[in-house]
Amino acid sequence: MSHNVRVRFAPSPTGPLHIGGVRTALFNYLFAKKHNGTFILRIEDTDQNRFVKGAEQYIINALQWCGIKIDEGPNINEQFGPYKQSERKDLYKRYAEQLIASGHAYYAFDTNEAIEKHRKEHEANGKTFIYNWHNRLKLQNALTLSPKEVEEKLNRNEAYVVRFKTPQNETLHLTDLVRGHITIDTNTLDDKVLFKSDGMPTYHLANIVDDHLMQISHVIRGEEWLPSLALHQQLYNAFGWQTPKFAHLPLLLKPTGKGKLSKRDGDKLGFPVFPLEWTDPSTQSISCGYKEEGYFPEALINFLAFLGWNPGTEQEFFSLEDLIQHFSLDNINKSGARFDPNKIKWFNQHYMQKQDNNYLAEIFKPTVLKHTNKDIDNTYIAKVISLVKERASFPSDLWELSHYFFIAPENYDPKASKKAWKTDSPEIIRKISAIIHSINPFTAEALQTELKNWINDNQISFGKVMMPLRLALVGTLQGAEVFDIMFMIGKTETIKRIEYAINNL
RNA sequence: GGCCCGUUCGUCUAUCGGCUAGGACGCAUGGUUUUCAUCCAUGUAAGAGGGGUUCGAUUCCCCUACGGGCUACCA
Repeated sequence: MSHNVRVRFAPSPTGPLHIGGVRTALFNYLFAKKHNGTFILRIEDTDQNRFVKGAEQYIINALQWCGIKIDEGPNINEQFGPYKQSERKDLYKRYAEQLIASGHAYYAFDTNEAIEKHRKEHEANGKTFIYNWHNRLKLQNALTLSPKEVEEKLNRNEAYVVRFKTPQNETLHLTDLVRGHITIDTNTLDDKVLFKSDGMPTYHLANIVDDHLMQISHVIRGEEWLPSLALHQQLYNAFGWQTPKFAHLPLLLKPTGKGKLSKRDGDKLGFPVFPLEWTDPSTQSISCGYKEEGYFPEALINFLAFLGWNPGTEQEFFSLEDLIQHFSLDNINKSGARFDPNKIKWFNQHYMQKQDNNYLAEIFKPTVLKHTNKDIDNTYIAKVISLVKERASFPSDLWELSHYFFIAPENYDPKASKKAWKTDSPEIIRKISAIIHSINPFTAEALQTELKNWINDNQISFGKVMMPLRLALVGTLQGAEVFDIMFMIGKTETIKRIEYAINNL
């Protein structure tokens, strides 16, 4: 198929990258790697007003955390650089002028006020104002002014924009890899601004010029760009450039309610919409991130991959490598996908189980230290984790599930006490304590064998022994295997906890 | 309002004219477990509506409805 696949992820540094953006980046990356191609990061910072400090670095950090490696980008293998549009500023004007020379674009001098006035008038008459063939001859531009007047205005440094001259009465045939054939009537299009009065190109111009210069083969982007495809296609035609292939991805929708997922939904709905935590530089307000909330990048990636794509099989779990292997644009669907926070939690639980216990121990250690004030050995922590992990979805669940491995219970859950602690419990438990005392070597296996034998010999039900024992050790009727707990905390501590329970329950 | 895109269980989705419409999340029930959880099993629940085309439509076409996007000198 296509040789030399080159795709780009081209975010604007107007704030933290949200998960919709991560999904777009992911699909670009998967497609590139699937075809041994190149994944490019290009920063589209042509809007000087919306620039946010730190956003660019955030984007890079976020991609890195997700495992998406940038082949070309700012300071990375810059063979088609620079990769920041603000640093390519001088380039775009030339191309705008080229379009003017070829008759595909024109200078326009209208003030915002003048256009606004026209818009209002149209609205008052129940019509929509479109700056195109219908109205452009009523406005201040190179189509209505004489060449001399235009030249004078330019010489006087009057503010101008360059607009694309949309043709009249044409039908455009567009092709999208996801949606197939699309036709557009050019009469419904407007003469989009290509070059702004501040000397910067708009997205449309910069995007086409850069995609061409950077030899982009496939443009994979969100569906919100579909309406611009007509313009973009015309721009390629006007320049006489080969058009890349386009694929517009279905949008990510809010979990409930209407509309697409937005940056503000996270705080409102109580789940992160950003990969990493973000502190707004102007307000200092903090938005939570998946990383900080205890999600693993594997889970996020796996979950995101299934929003708008599927492997065509019933396999659910995919590593990044698996995804690369199975990814295809053919399996992308057309309709928007509702974001389900529940499902990503399920993915996280799965990947939690796959984490290395020593790695988790490192993450968990500060929590243990905080609660115990003791520097507990990593091997012990890792062992504890191995015993309770299957119950956890997040590393932050670990303390709740394992505290009794580190601290003796001081009081007992009333409900559990009522259920497990009967009048004969102290007597039974005291006998158990004596057996425990005699066990050598002190292993989980030995404990299990000895206690089970005793229970059998004395014709007592398991529950009558194990439940109060658990209560004494844990404080509630929850947790890991009782024998494992005893082994882990050791003989002395086990007996101590039993004594304490007998005296305090 | 105009233009464009879409529409299968509550949610993510499979089906590329033959369907008893499959899987996953969630939820419910049961089993396992000394407890809780895990785990396992079972259940729950769907092709928007109307017209065509066809021997046969979830699948192809049209209309309507609904959803989404765009409609800036923002991307």
